[in-house]
Amino acid sequence: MIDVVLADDHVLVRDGIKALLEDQSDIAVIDEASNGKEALQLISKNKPDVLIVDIRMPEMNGIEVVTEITKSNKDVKTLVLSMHDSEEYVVQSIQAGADGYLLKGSSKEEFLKAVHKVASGEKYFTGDVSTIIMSNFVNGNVAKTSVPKTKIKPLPFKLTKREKQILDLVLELKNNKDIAEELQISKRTAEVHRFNLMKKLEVKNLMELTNKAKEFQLM
Amino acid sequence: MIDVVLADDHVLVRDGIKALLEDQSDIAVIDEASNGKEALQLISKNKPDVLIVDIRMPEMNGIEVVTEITKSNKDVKTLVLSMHDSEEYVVQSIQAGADGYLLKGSSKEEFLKAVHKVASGEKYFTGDVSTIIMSNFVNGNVAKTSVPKTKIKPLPFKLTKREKQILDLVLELKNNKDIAEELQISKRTAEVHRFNLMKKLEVKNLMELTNKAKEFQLM
DNA sequence: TTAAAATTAAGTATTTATACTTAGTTTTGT
DNA sequence: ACAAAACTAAGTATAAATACTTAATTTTAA
Repeated sequence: MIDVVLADDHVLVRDGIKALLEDQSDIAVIDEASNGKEALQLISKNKPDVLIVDIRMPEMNGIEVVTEITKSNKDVKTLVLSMHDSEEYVVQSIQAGADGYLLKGSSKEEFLKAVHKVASGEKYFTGDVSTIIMSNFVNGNVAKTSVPKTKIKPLPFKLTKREKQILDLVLELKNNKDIAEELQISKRTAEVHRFNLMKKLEVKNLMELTNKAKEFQLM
Repeated sequence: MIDVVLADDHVLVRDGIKALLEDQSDIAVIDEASNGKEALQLISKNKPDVLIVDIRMPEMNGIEVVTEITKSNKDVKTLVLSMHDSEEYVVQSIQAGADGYLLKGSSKEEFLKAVHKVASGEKYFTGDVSTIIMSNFVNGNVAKTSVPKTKIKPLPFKLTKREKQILDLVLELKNNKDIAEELQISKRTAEVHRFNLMKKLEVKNLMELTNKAKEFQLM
């Protein structure tokens, strides 16, 4: 099942896309945002597989959303929709780290194909985008500025539920006392979980922990 | 003392500028980069007051370097040198957030004046640049495309150079021992700086520190 | 249903951080 | 040249993290 979050400021557009997607048995639209900031909040909250995002949005536009996702290495694929049938944002989207780019004029088939492709880790760019990319590439723009998304390797360790919870809090730079309070357990227990965590991830301090967590996209 | 880092891919140019600058008792060239990426690394490492940067450079050009510095709000003034006697990059430099812009044909006097101006927080743009800026402004180009430097609210605290260095390392989650080693000072000194930092920023743990640092764009 | 896995938490020793203060030395700005 | 600011680093006491081990419960999966 591919969990999708939609971000578009037009309810009608969202409803249309939702209808289209939910005809597919393997895709579920689990939440919707009407602006960029909300989109970021929702992906943190819902951990969807794919974010479908319009470029023109209040608060924060789609390119900025994708940039933020790429920068903070969030574990979600991004499919950018350009609602005004032009390719002016293709390069920007690629540079921002988008996994896919579609124009408004795309067919239903192309749209579904794009969702499946990005969900499975592949890229999908509409129409004759390769031409645009190549022309930019030879000019050196893409090669210089694109931020390629790192591939997720299978984890060489498995964390328990509690450990994941504690990892989250540790990565928020909380100390064991606060973690213990928050989870209503003894400080000693929090310590143990933290210790086991560090051991499983083979790190010996916070810096290494955060690096490892980023490497395996646990944050 | 004004600490300067030079970034230019021509050793000869660097040597010339260095000679010129080091005649001044209040200016020290503390490091040199031969491309844009290196320049960024060096300013992180050395925390100079001023970066003098050529536009044409391999890896990353001068405009991109300045853009990156502006975006990440690094505490360094930027003086852009255009080595081909034209003013075509003035607007781009301003948009990128440069503090100064000089042409190759500038006199020694003008050059030194520019360095001092930007070091003291003022702007310096060569020749009749105001004309260029104005003509662009009325055409709407600057207004439309400029990346305005986000207004930094005046900090309710002031950090010394050393404290900024230590802040950077603390934000990298390094411990005092490692910081001390990296900066070649005693662990106790690192502790003091860290302590003073936390007090100035009115925070009591790492989590609050990072939040505050984000709030005031120190990271 | 029962063994394995997970969660809980205490004990102990060592290292590191926190919260200061004091104070000598160096750098700076005027 | 001289005071102010910055940098350095020591001392002291307390709190927290690290690095384990042991072991009692509770949950979960075959």
